[in-house]
Amino acid sequence: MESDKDQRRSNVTLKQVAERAGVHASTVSRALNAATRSMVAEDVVARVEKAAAQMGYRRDPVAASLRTGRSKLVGVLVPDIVNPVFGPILSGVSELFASQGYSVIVADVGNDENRQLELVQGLIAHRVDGLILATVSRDDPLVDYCLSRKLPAVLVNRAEMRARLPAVISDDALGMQLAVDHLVELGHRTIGHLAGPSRHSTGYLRRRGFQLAILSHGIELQDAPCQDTLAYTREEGAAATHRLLDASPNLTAIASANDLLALGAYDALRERGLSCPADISIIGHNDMPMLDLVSPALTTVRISHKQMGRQAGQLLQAAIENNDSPPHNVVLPSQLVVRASTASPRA
Amino acid sequence: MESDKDQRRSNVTLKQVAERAGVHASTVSRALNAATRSMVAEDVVARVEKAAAQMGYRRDPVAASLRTGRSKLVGVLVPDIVNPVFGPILSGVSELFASQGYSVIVADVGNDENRQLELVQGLIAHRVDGLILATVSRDDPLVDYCLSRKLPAVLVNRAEMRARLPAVISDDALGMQLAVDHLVELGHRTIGHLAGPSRHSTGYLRRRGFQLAILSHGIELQDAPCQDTLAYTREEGAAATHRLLDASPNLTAIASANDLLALGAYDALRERGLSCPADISIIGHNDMPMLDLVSPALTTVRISHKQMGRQAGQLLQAAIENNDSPPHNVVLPSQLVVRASTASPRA
DNA sequence: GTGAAAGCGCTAACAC
DNA sequence: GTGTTAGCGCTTTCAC
Repeated sequence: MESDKDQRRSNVTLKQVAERAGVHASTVSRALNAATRSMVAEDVVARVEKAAAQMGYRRDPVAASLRTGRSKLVGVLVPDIVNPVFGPILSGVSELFASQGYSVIVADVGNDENRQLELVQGLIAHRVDGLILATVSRDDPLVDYCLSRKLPAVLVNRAEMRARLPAVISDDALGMQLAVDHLVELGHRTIGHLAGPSRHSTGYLRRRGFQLAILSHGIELQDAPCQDTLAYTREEGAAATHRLLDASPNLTAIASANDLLALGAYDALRERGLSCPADISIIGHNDMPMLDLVSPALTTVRISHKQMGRQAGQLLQAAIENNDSPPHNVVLPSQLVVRASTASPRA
Repeated sequence: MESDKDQRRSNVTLKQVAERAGVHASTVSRALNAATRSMVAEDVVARVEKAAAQMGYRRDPVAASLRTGRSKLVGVLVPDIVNPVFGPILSGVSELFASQGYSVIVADVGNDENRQLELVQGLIAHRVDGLILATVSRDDPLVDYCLSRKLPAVLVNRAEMRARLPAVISDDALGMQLAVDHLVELGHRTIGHLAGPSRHSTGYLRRRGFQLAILSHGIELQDAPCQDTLAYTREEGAAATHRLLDASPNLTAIASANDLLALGAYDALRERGLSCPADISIIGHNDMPMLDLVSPALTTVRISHKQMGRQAGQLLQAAIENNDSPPHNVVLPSQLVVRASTASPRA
């Protein structure tokens, strides 16, 4: 029974390496640790390294963690791992950390938002060195929690209102400006907005960006109706589109805060027998995979989620390794991708 | 500097609880542990629980792990976290484990297949109690490695040839049978197959399933050409489709081993000025998200990946908690989803 | 520059 | 039933 567990680990301990190298365990520890290696004589380091290599020694991070408090483990909290934007984010994060010798624990909050704190406590119990949060709302108690525990954390995709924690986000205002510019250039003058949940920075900032962009073209806000949604889903997008069209029948274009919402708008248009882009132009946001294959191919604003993940990982690593980095946001530029869902309005 | 770390954990130790409850630390340990609680007098258990609750005590799994070898941590290896089939699988896995008090470490193998072993060693170093592998090929050294270490592991999505480890997969033969039945019913008699990489069970089994299904309809195999692909990507699908069409110009339908390959076939058809389903019917496999929105909406074989993840989690938990479960596969039924990419061949 | 000793927080023999 | 003791594998004072 004991032997089962024993076989699992490489099983050679610091002490064994020490015996083989003819030195004390603590010397081996120092020799094998980049930060303390300089305390040990060069020839001893060499001898220890050789012995360790021969015996296939691997440091036990769990034991080390017990002593030092650091674990080489980081946690990532995502709101919904099935949502296609989080794949690339996770990919970026884990690529970065894998190269730095960290492992990544992923916690999927799923539909149960209240479990967030619980999940984080679980991660802390496992002594994660830091947290990447893709879940936070604009004013999230989780931020206070991390702050009060002095747990290094960085936000990704969604930022927090007060910028108390570093965040990597896309330039939401720029994205909406690009979208609106494009529609106005095509000749649209009455443009609706499918707004994301306002408790998240993406929903809030994109809505504001939309309105600012509208004003920048000298269009009145009354010609730029917004409809809120409760979640970034096709269903919500369809429902909000119906409301938008009911309230403003003369609309010729919709700038959406999110691709999934835009695809929901497709559904709504289909139900109403309207055609895109002939009757209504639609533009999404995010450029999630496969949008070039939907019909019509969706014009959208591209965000590099993988890049976002990588950056967030870098920031977190910096925060872990020296606590003195002032919290600052990294804002990634977004970029218009024109496909087939936008066209000039009917004359 | 030390205080930073200290604040992070709830910081109240077994010993402190023991003092407060007026008993010894080991008694607290026993009282708070489901398996050993019965050794302690009921009133003492109550007293200990009360003290623990008052002090906000949380067991430190890292320290416990050092002693017991178990960590309440499981690892999941995925080949490519961006691929939309793995979102649902991970979601199923983590849903199950979250409810059992386990945390899930996700390792994304990415494009570097050789890193697999290294990643697994990292997971073992963190003392994972078990592994879920979504990466294995039909004859994978990783399986030997897990076996030799007696590390509980279960395969998901892809099975191993010799069934030495339990696996949760979909019924690949059934899926292809459904696909071919559907095409034959529509009147197709010359049907091509876009085969997945044969080193993975999905590619191998679906190809075999395809041929068996063809034979079951009395069609000769020479009227059922197959083209291999190197990976489940649109690009590979497009290239293989070109080869298929070049070699067998009289083909009227393609049954693909995978949705992404099928979408690649769309690309190839478009390049050739052919129309789907008018010229060629296409059927996918997996039913990944958003297929109802591509044009034409893709007929496919549905697999419940989330269910797959959940089942795999269950199997792994069973394997962790008692080593005596004989390895067996769970084969989930698949289901035909008819959309717009299949029709009768031109008269 | 290196060894000795203590201890991270917990659990499991072993006593009584 | 409960306390005592030892130790998981490592790092880090403290000596010398």
